[in-house]
Parts: sequence; C-alpha cells; structure tokens
Amino acid sequence: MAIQNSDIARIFQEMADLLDIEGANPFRVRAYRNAARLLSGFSRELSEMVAAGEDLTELSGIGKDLAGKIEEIVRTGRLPQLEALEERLSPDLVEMMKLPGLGPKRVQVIYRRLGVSSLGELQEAAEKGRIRELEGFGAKIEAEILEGLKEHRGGERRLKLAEAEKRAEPLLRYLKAGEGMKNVIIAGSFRRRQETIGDLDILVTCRKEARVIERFVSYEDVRKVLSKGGTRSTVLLRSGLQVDLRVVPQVSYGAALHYFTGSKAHNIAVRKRAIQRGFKVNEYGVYKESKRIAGRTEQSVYESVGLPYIEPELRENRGELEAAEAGALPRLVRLSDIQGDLHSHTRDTDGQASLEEMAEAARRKGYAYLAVTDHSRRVSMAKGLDERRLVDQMARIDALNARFKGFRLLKGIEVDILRDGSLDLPDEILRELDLVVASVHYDRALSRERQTARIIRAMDNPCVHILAHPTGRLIGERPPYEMDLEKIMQAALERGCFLELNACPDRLDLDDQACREAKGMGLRVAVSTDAHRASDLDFMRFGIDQARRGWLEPENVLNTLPWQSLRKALDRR
DNA sequence: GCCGTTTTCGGCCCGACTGTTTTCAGTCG
Repeated sequence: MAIQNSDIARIFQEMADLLDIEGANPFRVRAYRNAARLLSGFSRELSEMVAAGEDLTELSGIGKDLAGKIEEIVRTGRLPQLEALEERLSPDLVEMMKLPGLGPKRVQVIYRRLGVSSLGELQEAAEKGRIRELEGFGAKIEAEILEGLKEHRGGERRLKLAEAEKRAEPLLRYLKAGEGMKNVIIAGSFRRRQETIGDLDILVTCRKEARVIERFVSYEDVRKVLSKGGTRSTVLLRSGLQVDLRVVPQVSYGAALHYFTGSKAHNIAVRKRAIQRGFKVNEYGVYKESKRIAGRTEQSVYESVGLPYIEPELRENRGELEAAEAGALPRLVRLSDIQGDLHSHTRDTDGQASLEEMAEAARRKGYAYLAVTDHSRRVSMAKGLDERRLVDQMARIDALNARFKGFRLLKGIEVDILRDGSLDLPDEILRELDLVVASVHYDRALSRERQTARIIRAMDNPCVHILAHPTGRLIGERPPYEMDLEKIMQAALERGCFLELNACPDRLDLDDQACREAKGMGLRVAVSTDAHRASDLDFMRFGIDQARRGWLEPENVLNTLPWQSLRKALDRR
C-alpha cells in the first residue's frame, strides 16, 4: 500500500507537536504544521508526484528540506527525525497536548519536572495533587486535566453538518429572540459548509454586549460555561457540542464575520496581503495606522486588499485568493440551478414513499424531472427489483407521466456492480430505461487494483450513465474502499459516463476535493440525493454545499440541464 | 523551516480569556 498524503501529514503534525514541546523555534514548528495542513487537503497523491519526479518545492510552504523529508517518507514510510524525537521525548506527549488547558509549554513542564510521559501517569500525578505544585499551575488546571482525561475516553468526534444544524437552530432562535439583537449568525466551518463541524462559532452584533453574553450562558441546554468575558464566551452544550460566541459592534460586523468564518489558512493569507498594502486586518476592521478604513461588510474587507468577494465555501486557501486576483473565481452552482434529482428510491424496494408521493414531492420542488432508481435484485435485503418487477414499475411510471405536464419521472435503476464488474440485470432491460445508475454495495474489500478494474469494467457497459456514491465512504463511520479514483474519473470521461456526488449528509461522496478534480478534467458531476423518502429530497442542499466547496459551476453539474439536454448528455452511442 | 516588487537575512497573523501572577505567560481559535 503506497504512502498516502494523510500519512505524511500525520508525521509532520507529530513532528510539529513534539518540536513544540521540546521548545524548538516556533516558526520551524509552524512550517511543519502548515505543511501538514497543506498535505491533508491536497488532491493529488504526493507519492505519485515523487514517482513522477516532480519538484515538490513548487508547492507553497514546501521548501528543500520538507521536500526531501516527503521523498524519504514516500520511499521508506518513515522519518528518522521523528523517531529520534519520539526517542528523546515520548509519543504520548502529543496526546497530552490535546487535553484542554495543556499546550506545548505546560506539557513540557509536566514531562521535565515530574517525568510524566503517558496519559496514565498524568492521571496519577493529577490525582495525587502533584500538578498543582508545579510553577505556573494551580488547582484549577489540575482539575481541568482530570476532567479532560474523562472526556478524552469518549474520544473526540466531529458532528456531521446536518446534525450540527439540528443543534444550532434552537440556540440561534433563542439568541435572536433576545432584546436588541441585530445580526446573529453562525460562522466558522459551519458557514463554510464543511462536511463535519468541530464546534459552532456564533457571531452577534448588539449594543448591549454584556446582555448577549448573559443570555448565551443561561441557555437551557448549556452544561458548562468554559469561559465568559465581556465580548466572548465558550460553553459546552449537553450534547457535548462546544459553542463559541463573540459580540462585536455593528461597524465591525463584516471584519468579524470574515475573521470567524475562516478558514485560518485563508485568513492568514488575507492578512498577509493587507500587510503588503500597509494595512492591518483583525476582527474589528481593516486599519491603516490606527484608522479603520473598512470592516462593516465582508465585501469591504476584500475590497481593501484589492479582491472581489470570495464565497465562504471557497475560503480554504486552496487557490481562491489567486483566482480572485486573476478575476477567475468560479460562479458557484446554486440550489436554484438544479432541474431535477437523478437518484431516488420508492416503496418498491427500501424506500418509504410510493412512486406517486415521490413524484409529487419533486414537483413541489419545481423540478423538471425525478429519476426513480430502485435497487436491483442483488440487494435482496432491500427487496431489489428483478426484471419482472422492474417492467411492472416502468409501466406504472408511464401511467403517472401521462398525468404530468412539465415534469416527468425518469425510468431508472440503481443496478449493482457485481464482483467481476458485470451488472446485476441484463442489458436488454437496462436499454429500456431513461437512466442507469450503477453502484457497489458488496465485495468492498477487494484490492485497489481489482476494485478499480471492476468499476471501470462496469462503465465499459454502454448502458451505464452514472457511478453512484463512487467511493462508498460513510462520513465518520466507514472509509472509502481502496480504489484509484483518478483513474476511474478518467475512465468515466473517456466513456461518456458521469460520477455522482451523493448528497445524503452521511455520504457526501464525492467529496469537495474530488469534485474539483473532476471539474479540472472536464468530467461533469450529478448531484443526487439518493432519497428514500419524500423529505430526503431536501438533502440536495447539502450536495450543493459540497459541490460549491469543490468549485463546481452550473455547467459542471449534470442535473442543471433541462430534460431534453440531459437526455442528449446521457446518450453514449 | 519557508520565503522574497523593502530578497538570501530577518522576518514570520492577531486578539481574548484564564489562571497564576502582581504585569504576564500560556492557551485557544
């Protein structure tokens, strides 16, 4: 198994943490952290770039030294410098740094003075009251460490965006109902529409700052107030979700919104531009000397650094500033561009609504079409359709369509890709359908080579139009199966097939990086909900969020096409 | 360790809050 970018990123991250604890030059530490962040979100595999002899120092943040280390890791899977550091210190110290209240400096003191090098020893030292005796420590920090160790066992977890929305809505309603509240908005990764959320960052403008904070900490769902100041507070909700709230004056709203939306990397890049122009950007505004020259709106912040407005979904420092500079920002696809949904299920298999109910729900959305793509027979658990039942469903769809004007149900199937890459239903019947979506549900554990070959073989069949949930991942639960996605994308492009961005918030498969890669090679993506009930059609907006994070424009999305154009696009002959 | 329309040295994003101090260091985002 080749070294993946995430492996290299993890090694650099650990290097950074251990160097930090050791007291190394903080900028050297930052260089490792920057590199780790860069690599973890990088769409091409470094191992392939190394194999191709490409110059890694072309990447911003990677110099001669780090390029050499990357090559070494790709070649050997190891980094001797990290092993030497682990030898000198202890890999457990990295875990310690994740506890609240413990950063590199305090971990260093605990390690040096008490000889504590594991979480178990840390717990013992804290319980014996030895932490509080250390200089710069006290009873509070000691208690916090014990508390943190308890939480740590639960493991850190990020909420899926859809779950975060459910928790955020009542809190937002509660805050907005307060007296004198102007703007109340969730910033952070939530606003950037990242697929998972670590915490919520809420921004409020209001004249009476103290009142906002008071109202916030007295929300009924607050389990613990972690910090509380004049303009900022952090609480832990009963669900375990951490929420930060900041209050800023109205004149700073845009600057604060920009600041707290992030990402951190994007903000740093914007601030660097400001410095080059002799300005300073912080959460209160853009300043020349001590005079505020912008900050009421986000637009004004970008203008001050000579850029057009950049949509939150793009703010990851993955080239959006350069694109903005060049006037080449994408016109991101919007929910209103979507003409229909190309993946849905009914009661005939494992869905919960009838054909008619699904059609009505799609019509209410103003769609021009909805593809009914129930499972094929192999998925017996879901009562997958055989030929006879599929023919029966097709007849019922024809009957329904006769009643509709300006809308049609598309006759389709989600046909299983069998172990050898053949399809679960014969071509004769697949040819009769408007749309064939193919997907993998079984034999997920094949080798990378076999899985890739299997999927490409399925697309060799000219009946197949769309590869559904291409990587099979379930966010936070199941990793993608081993496969060469780039090769599959290339194969799809050559064959006139499309890949799906499954909009179900548990999947969001393809992810943002893959979408961007598809766009780069001219491969269109179908954003589909995989709805199993009428209300699931609303998942479309999560798909659109992810598509926007992947820089997709309307013309990169298959189902922005009206039916007649879509029909032509699906024609593989 | 990286980087360069103030370049190969000397910088590197910035402010709030907390706990432990008695003016500040460490952590966090």
